[in-house]
Amino acid sequence: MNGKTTTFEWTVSHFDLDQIAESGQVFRWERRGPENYLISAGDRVCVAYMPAPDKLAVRCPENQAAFWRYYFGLGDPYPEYWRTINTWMERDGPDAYLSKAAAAASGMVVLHQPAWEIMISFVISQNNNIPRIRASVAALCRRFGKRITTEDDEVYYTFPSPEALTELEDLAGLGLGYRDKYIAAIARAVTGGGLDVPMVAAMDYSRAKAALKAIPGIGEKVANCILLYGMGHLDAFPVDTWIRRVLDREFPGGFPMERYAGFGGLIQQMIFYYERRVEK
DNA sequence: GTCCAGGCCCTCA
DNA sequence: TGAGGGCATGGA
Repeated sequence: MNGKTTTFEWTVSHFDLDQIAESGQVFRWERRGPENYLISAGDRVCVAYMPAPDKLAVRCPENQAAFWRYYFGLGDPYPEYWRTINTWMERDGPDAYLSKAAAAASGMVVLHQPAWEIMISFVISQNNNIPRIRASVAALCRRFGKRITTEDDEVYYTFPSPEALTELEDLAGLGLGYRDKYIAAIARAVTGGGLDVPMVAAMDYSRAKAALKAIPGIGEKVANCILLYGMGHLDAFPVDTWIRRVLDREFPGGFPMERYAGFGGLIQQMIFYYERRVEK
């Protein structure tokens, strides 16, 4: 049905699975072995690892190769982004904050994830912490997703459809807190036709953000996360508590957004990773 | 017990 | 336009 499971190997640069895994943009990558991830997106799954620093191996049904290449951003112009970043790193010097963040996060990529899954995941993320977000998303998939066993006997659960999340009382016991009513309302908006996610994803940045912020439970920050991670707007720049601290501490005169026009979201992602994961 | 977590919403000025 | 409080839940 999906074709025989095959291992694809692609040459990559500035790509690091571990950095991406710890960057807060994914909540249900599962580490299986030292350098091995079970990665699910929507109702698809693959196993990914890096046999060499410049090689990404992806094991998936053979007709999903294009999906996963897109998911991992392999067609995106990261060499161009890095030319700009390197220019500014040389100009600012090695001690500058962004130089250190970029050096530490040189394998960061902003993935192309399914918009619906990102929308629900980041509604859950509000006023929450990452371990609990992961637990809630996992519980949501386990209870309302479909159980799938791959040809390699890997078991995973698909991300629930909007139809599966419309009943508020079903959502109890998943640790969602007050966010449960937002999720049920959004699911109902989708199934009822009041919210067309692909249509929002096709809008330009400003119109899409306005449409998202009109949805109960989605404010400025979550809207920017959905735009960045799920709708391909690489210039979206979510400001959460971590980024707020960095901006206040390192850029009291304002963040030089114009330097990174078109890929500010990638810079934001590097800062988030560096700030949380690296000893400075 | 208090504080915080990838915030949002409502009220009030 | 901005400040302040409430909100579910659980770990530190």
